[in-house]
Amino acid sequence: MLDRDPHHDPRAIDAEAIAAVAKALAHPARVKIIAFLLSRPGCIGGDIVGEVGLAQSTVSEHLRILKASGLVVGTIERPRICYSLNPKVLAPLHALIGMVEARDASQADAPCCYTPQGCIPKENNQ
Amino acid sequence: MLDRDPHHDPRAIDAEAIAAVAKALAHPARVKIIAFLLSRPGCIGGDIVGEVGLAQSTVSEHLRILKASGLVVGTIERPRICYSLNPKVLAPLHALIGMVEARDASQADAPCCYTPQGCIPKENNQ
DNA sequence: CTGCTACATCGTATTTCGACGATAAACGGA
DNA sequence: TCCGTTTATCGTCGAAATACGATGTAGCAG
Repeated sequence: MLDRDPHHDPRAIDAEAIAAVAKALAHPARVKIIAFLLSRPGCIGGDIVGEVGLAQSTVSEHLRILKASGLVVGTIERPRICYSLNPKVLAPLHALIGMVEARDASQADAPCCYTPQGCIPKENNQ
Repeated sequence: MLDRDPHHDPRAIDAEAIAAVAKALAHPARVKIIAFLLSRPGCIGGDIVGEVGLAQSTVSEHLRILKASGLVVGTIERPRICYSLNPKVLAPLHALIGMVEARDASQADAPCCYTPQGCIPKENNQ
């Protein structure tokens, strides 16, 4: 589901799944971890702690959240644990973003607002 | 910045900006609001309250968060306020997702994990 | 002026998050 | 076996998010 052409069915949106992935990305430290995983050719162990500048237990907690969301997977390489990315869970969020950006274009020629009373032309901005 | 070809520079990642947008999307009610805005040809007023099934004050608070993030803008159409989407702020998040998904392909031929001790072949999964 | 409608804000209770130090667990090596 | 390394978990604290009812505000209709 949502595999191909995910840009045209707003009813297929799984709000819970999207919110869950977004929540995993909703903290700068976790985004930094993702960015750090992107910056390396393979996986990383505890270098992450030095990178984000937080205590080891705090980083471990962020990694737990990322693993719980499925965005990051940990492969055991004793005594280290090797973290890597799993882009699959990003699909629902990516689909929503694609729909919003796609609609922006088709929205350009919509001259008015829909209301129960009909179509009202645009005026002020807040 | 990040205008074109945002798939190849992990150092350009603005963790704060990405986390801020993700935080706006990190609640099912807010995702539902975005989805509802997608499902209408123009803008909407208070129909949102009936859609998400929460109290009016709670929905108003979620709309405040969405407006604060820039994802949603409100146009005054007295007595209503007409909400619509602003896809621009999604760009940094979209870029990060693109980088993760793009890296997945190039990652397929990485046979090992990077560590300070060198390259260790993959073994177990957790 | 008096309501009515649509939305925002306030006050508040409950829950969740984020950070840390301390400690536990798992393993490899001396 | 004891030790060092690496990661996970626990306990706790303050801060922030969430939800609600009550109230405030701004225009319109009568």
